[in-house]
Amino acid sequence: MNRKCTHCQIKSAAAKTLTSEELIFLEDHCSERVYSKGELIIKEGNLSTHVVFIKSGLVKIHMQGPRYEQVLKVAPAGSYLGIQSMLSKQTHQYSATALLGTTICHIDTYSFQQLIRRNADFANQLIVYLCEDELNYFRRFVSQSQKQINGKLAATILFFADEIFRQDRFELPLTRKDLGTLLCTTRESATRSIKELSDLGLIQVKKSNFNIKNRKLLQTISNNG
DNA sequence: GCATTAACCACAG
DNA sequence: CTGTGGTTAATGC
Repeated sequence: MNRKCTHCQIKSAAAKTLTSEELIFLEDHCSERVYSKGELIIKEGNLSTHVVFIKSGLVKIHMQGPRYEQVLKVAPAGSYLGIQSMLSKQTHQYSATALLGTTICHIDTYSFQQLIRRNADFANQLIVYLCEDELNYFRRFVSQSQKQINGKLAATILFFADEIFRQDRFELPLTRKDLGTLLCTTRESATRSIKELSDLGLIQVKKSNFNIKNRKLLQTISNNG
């Protein structure tokens, strides 16, 4: 078995609470694998046997709806996936696909639960993580419900620039269709909105290359919907 | 009525 | 897959 967890540079806040003994235990029940762009990491409906930790890369989380496949969010390195289906349901409730080359740690569900039972700080940090995650969904829900398309797009562009790439210039790893469903709209409206924000001089876009030109106004549009 | 917003559809590249 | 234009439906002056 690998001895990587102990020296892992991107431990989650939860994993940082583990003792060296527990880290060795984790290492023995965890396997790392690299996924290439476009590769399915979790498939909705499959039996949930492992919890997933994104060590590096970028992942989209998506779920089948009554009409089409909906992108729920984009998760960066440091995110856990599949915790929701660990305790209650036994099958995954959503899918996850690598948007870039992505390194994933699969942690055996039973072992993960053992760590939760054994280390209260670990459990506590996981709860903190899940709470923040849920609050983000609440914020996104309100935002998606009340903003117009340009506001949603502006918010999403800022999200990628600030939270994901930490640069005003980036390549969006989503198709227009995916972007559309992420914005809770259609691909046509997403395309139109990109054009409108471009025409206003707020962003510069060619193909999937986005460049923020007027962050201040973009922020205003994002805030006001 | 008239304007705005966004979905739906079809066709081109 | 993407961009565009026409059409349509809902909503608000």
